[in-house]
Amino acid sequence: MKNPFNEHVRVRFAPSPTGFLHIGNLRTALYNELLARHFNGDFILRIEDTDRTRIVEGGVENICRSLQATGVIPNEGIWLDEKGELFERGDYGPYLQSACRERHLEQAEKLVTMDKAYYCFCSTEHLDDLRKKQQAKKQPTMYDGSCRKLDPTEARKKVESGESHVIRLKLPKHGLISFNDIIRGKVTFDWSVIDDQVIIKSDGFPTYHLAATSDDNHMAISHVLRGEEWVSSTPKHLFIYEAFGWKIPQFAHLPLLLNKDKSKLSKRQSDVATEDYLKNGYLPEALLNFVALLGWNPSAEREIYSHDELVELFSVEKINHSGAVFNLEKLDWLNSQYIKQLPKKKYLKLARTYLETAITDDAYIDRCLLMLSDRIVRFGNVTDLAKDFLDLKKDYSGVSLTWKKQTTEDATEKLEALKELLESLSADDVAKMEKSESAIKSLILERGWTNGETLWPLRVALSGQEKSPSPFELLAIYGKDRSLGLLENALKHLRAS
RNA sequence: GGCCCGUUCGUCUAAUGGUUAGGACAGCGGCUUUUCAAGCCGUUAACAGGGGUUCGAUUCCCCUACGGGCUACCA
Repeated sequence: MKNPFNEHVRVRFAPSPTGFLHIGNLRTALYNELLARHFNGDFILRIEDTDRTRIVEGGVENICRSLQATGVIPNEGIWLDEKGELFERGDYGPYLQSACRERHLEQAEKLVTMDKAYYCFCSTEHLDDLRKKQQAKKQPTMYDGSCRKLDPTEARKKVESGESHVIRLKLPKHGLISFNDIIRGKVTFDWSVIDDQVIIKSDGFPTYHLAATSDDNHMAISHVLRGEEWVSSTPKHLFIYEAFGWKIPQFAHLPLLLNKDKSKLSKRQSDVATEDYLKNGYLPEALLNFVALLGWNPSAEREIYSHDELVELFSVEKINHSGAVFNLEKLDWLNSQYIKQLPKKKYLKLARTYLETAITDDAYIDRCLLMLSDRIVRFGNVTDLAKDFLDLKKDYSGVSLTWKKQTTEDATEKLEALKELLESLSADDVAKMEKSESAIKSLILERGWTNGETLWPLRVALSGQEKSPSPFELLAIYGKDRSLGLLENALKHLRAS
């Protein structure tokens, strides 16, 4: 995308601290960051905490942590330092919305004096009642405007006497309002269907509509990239920009992330917290890559892009118009691709942080983890995968130590010979796959056996499973002594049956 | 109910006023093989429907259907 406005790009990600970073919001944050970095602009983190009832303790820190973990890092706004303390950086603060309340209040009052807003004294009961009646009659649910007609002097007197009130926007009653969305093109609304929005609540805090608009202006935001759910309130925001004569930013409304049933991605149906994906062992790079390609695609001939490549290729105009189902299967595949690309050292380090085991033999654990590296989809299941190769108590119940129609006696004969062979090998040779493989294969050749009737019992003896990595890999990770122990166990089991 | 937005394989998507409509995941089949996984190769599968415009529409326009969002003193 060229920068058609030839201006400094300033974008913001402005979540509410309601507990965690929603995965859809991670994508919104990412797209903002990609746009900013693509044009060497600024990416700002602002926290919208004007709904005092929904604030969750630690919510801001959590958002910062998730952004940091995924590498979507603002260069202005709210930060979290190493000690876990929040601080602000930038010339356009405060970046915590509640700290701007005075400005919001002043601006709301100014709108009232400009006759662009008015005091409203209607009770929530009255409004609920009104809405119910309208719904019953299948009429559009809108404020009846009773306070809109109030004499301004009277209204002010009531306010001064301490009567509970809100401030509502005094929107036009007819005519059209249009704006140009970078993604969708021209979007038009009829003013008559847009309600007089509350901009200051009775608790004295502004609503999103005033606060976000005011802050975007204050912070000189050039492009507003936000979720599609905001399309229908954009006219209200435009009204405020125009009332004050502020410069209007470019808008781009992002398609939503969807559940399997195509409704808006929700906690009910899907995992939505970024931190949970990370906890489950998805790599931040893979998660970011995946989420970036949900609703936007630079070429479609490639699936794997680094963060820097995304920055390079990003363009808002190429963002899709329709929502995207959050498809876990593809995420799993992508993550496994990223895991396979990991350098050995890093892979082991990560796998170890997820692995729960009582075993203390590090070299053994490492060999086991390396063996599993192309079986791991996400690190969250590493313990499950490794369990059977770290815990050597195998009872062989429910698995067959015999290959196809092989008899127990035959399998016993093979295992006994293999045991003898292993005993004759040095521990070093057992630890080397090529050595044990060639020794075993020549034994098979020598005796005129088949691979199946020899290798199957061996492999099941070593793994305790009918499906597992190859016996040579298993010998190598266990080493001579453990392997011999397992063969002995298997033989006992065969003799007893 | 009203308003707004959307609609290419099951899913994520590409491309185009003239293509055998491309790729990826999943599925299926094969190779490899002692089994599984991985890998490699192959394969099934889509332009929502109807009208226009046009020599020609998946592509442009309209209608319908379907889906979604909004319709709060939540964001």
